[in-house]
Amino acid sequence: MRKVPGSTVSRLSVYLRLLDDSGTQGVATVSSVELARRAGTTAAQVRKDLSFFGTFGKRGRGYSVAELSAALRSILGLERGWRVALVGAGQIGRALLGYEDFRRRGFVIEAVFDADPRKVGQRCNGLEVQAAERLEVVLAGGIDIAILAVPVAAAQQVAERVVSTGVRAILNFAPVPLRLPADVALKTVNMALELESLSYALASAPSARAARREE
Amino acid sequence: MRKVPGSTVSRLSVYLRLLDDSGTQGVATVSSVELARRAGTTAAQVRKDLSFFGTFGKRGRGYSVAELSAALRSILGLERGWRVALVGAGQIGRALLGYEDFRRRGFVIEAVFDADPRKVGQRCNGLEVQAAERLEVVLAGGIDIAILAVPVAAAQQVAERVVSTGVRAILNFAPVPLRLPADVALKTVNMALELESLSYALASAPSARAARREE
DNA sequence: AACTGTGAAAACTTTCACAGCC
DNA sequence: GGCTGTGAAAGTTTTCACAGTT
Repeated sequence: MRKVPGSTVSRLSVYLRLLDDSGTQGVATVSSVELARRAGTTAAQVRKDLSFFGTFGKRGRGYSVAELSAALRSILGLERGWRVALVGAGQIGRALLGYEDFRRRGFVIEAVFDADPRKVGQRCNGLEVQAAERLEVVLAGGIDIAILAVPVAAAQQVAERVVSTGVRAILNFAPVPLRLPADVALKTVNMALELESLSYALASAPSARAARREE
Repeated sequence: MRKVPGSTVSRLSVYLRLLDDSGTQGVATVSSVELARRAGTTAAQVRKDLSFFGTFGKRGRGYSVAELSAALRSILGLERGWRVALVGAGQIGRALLGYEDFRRRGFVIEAVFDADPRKVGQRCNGLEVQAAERLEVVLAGGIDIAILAVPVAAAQQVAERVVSTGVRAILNFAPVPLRLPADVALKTVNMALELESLSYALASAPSARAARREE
């Protein structure tokens, strides 16, 4: 298989969510034009994205919602449940624990850790917060994905401890670039960075409102 | 000025954060090699990114930390504070309210809205949750950026109401593509999508652990 | 007629490599 | 000698446009 762009993989997730919506509405087929319109991309992009993985449509008819949905689930590895651990039970960590979207997609958070002794033993969404010292032993027990919601100062070190247990996928919420071996899949969600991109957009292409305020 | 890639703008945010770290440590200058090492990119990339906006370094010496930091702040529009409103006071919304990283960078959340009457009137981080009906009047009072932390089903409609008030920048946490006029800056943070990218990585390049479990 | 799948072209982004300055 | 700034080259992603299928 050709190398698949990361942007293609992200769009497959979007397509899948859209299909699940319309799937519940009983629509049988969907065209690349319709999918593109809803996903905010182009029909050619939809077809090219899918073409990396095979042929899923019927010429002249479009895609079966049920079949394409199943195919995307398989491609994305969502047919099985992944075992997830959350490191850091601060405000963001606790919000993630209650995030229904994760569970709905088969990502089950099985363990929570925090370095603060006052948090250890507390219950969050049915899980008891465990001491950070127990990270290694619990993760080695078969966790697939670790979510890091720890302070910047701790992130690199915690990530290395996580990787040492054999975990090969990390979702990082600390706003710092992590340096990890190439065989570890890493995604960083940097919310302050996204706000700064918006700031750049406002500052460099001032809207009528911004211009008014500058006066 | 040439068109600047979005990825360049994102990296500028990363550089700025790194400079602020080393700035506090009293380092006077930094080279593109050093900055790249810490940002997880290449020296050529750092220099090219900066070259879109001018020349900031001294040949043979590198970049003054203080000067480059100030320049990046100016480029990103971070010299002024932006007025931010949060729509949605659910778990994610409340976590964002307490997120110190936003305030530290000059993004001050001034108003919070929720559609649930039971939440209206509650205090979160010193702000009283306002009824969703007040969205238009408050946002028109000079809010620059809206953060959307509302359910998927409401996101598009809320976004349109926000845009109608003149706001031209939205940070969206609802996992759905929003369709908005081209002059509105939009960033979507889709956490479930990031997890699914990790799932894809695990499923398509199985680690020793995953392979073991498959047996 | 409607719509997919896909090579080829275009657009965009990153990397290279080196002239030029401190 | 060390390091920046930048055109040119390489690599990647998107768009085009059309042959082919139902």
